[in-house]
Amino acid sequence: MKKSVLNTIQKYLEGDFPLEKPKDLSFGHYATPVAFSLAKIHRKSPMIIADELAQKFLEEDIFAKVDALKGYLNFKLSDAFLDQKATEAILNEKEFAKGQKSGSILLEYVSANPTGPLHIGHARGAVFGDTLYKIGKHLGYDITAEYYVNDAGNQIRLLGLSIYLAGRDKFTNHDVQWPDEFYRGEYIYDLACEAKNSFDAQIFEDEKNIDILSNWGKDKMLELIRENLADANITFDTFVSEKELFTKWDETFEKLKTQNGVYEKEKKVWLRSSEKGDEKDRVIVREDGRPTYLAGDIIYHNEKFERGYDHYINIWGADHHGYIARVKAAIEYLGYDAQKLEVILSQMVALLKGGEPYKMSKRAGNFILMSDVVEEVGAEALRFIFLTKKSDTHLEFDVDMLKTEDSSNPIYYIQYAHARINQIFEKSGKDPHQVIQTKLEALDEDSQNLLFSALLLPEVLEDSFESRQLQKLADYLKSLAALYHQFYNKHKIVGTQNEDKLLKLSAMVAVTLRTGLRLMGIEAKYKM
RNA sequence: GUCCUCGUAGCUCAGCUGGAUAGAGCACUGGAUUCCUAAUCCAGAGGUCAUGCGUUCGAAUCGCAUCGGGGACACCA
Repeated sequence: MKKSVLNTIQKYLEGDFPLEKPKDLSFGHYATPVAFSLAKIHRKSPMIIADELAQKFLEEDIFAKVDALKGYLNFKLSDAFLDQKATEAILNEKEFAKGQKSGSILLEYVSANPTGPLHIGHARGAVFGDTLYKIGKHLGYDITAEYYVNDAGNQIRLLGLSIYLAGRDKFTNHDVQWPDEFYRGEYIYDLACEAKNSFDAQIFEDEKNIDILSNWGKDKMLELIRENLADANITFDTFVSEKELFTKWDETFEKLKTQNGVYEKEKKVWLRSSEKGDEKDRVIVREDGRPTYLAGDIIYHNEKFERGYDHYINIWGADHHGYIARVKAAIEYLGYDAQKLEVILSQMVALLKGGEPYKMSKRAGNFILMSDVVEEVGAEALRFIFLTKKSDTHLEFDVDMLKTEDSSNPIYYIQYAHARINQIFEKSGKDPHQVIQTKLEALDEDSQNLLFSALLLPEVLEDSFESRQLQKLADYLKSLAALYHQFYNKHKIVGTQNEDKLLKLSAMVAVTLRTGLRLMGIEAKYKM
């Protein structure tokens, strides 16, 4: 819709100009303050310039009215134009708000270590990534959703050790000496029980079995993680194993060497990252020959870039903030354009219950499980609340609030608007396709505003995706629902002279709500 | 200490590529149902947009400084 307006205006106006939505719809559907900037160039009053410009647009069909006010140029779309858009949307709902974007994107998110169940912080990144994925696809991008499995390194060994010790504690007579670092939490004991069933209590008798338990435990955890994600309606296209990637280490290392990206000092191998914007150089191979975590990420990103996507997005926890510079440095040494990598940080989540704060810590075993919250409030409510806030700001919410079934829970508010529309159709005994021929013309102001708002979804989706600010979609759906509730209370629909028109209008609103919710991973309700 | 980020209504937060009278939800006060679901709506009250300076026709929005909250600064992953 915005595109049509832009194209039309460009017939008369050269160059760039801002096209915005006026705060008050009674001014018009779109507006531009272009006269202010032209005033400088032409040394004329903005009011006069705006007046002159307004005259030029009178002949255009898509505008009902174009007028100049206080230097602003306000455009009002015609009923015929809006009706045509609505008819298309209702007839072909699946295509509504689809875009023609091109380009491939590799989207990596969650990538939590397979050493424990997902906690609430992971859930936020997961929901954000999954929704970005859904919206991006709808807009036409070719996106792949990928999970990087950190199945190499100390933490997997630590997982095996923790299971081993827990089993030893529970199923043998040995006294257990707990080391400084190990994974706590009941799930470790659950795993030990399972291990006892799968193998035998004998497995806890010999330290040599820790490796077996590590590998076995990692697979179990990955399985659990996939379940946690699936329960929140999240799936991935690909899982990439860090361990398997390490077979490509020599090859990657050679590449870094040819680009003069590494050097040896104090018997360690360093990445020359300080010359590419990082604070200092970083160790990638320790004195004892073991590669660091960064080494794994270098191989991974090399492999990613070899696959040749147009753009790469990583969603990381905010604690990885300092990590961005070194990965980008490595990418440049590998001979790729680090600009193609975009990192979105997902901030901490503070969870409250009845006003009391929860603390979480992955190591301490005192963290909040994603699965517990999903079970308590439902996947949809959780998804929605995460999507109402920017990903890079702290989010605080009370689970009790998500359990209420009234207007303090925004998802019910939107669902109720959708269910209402469906009920109206039932009451009328008609379905949307029976009213599709009715022309939406001579509408009153309320109807016109509602129609226009419902047709804004395409540009909202694009804006949300491109700015990576998905809360814009959530906010939009909330305000569209509010607009419909207002409308409903003010205007009777069934049995009136305008019944068919208002039904068609309602159908349009429903299409928008349904599409928007679906892209957020939420199923619209037809009855509540 | 260095870097990042945030500071907007009592609370949780939108708005920030400069633009028309700064918004929403919750909470609070009052009202609406013989009529499509009151899970809704209407009205009211609530603000030195942290502070100061600067940039300009115009600043919540951009820049600098200060104060305050949070985070990152591993040969851990």
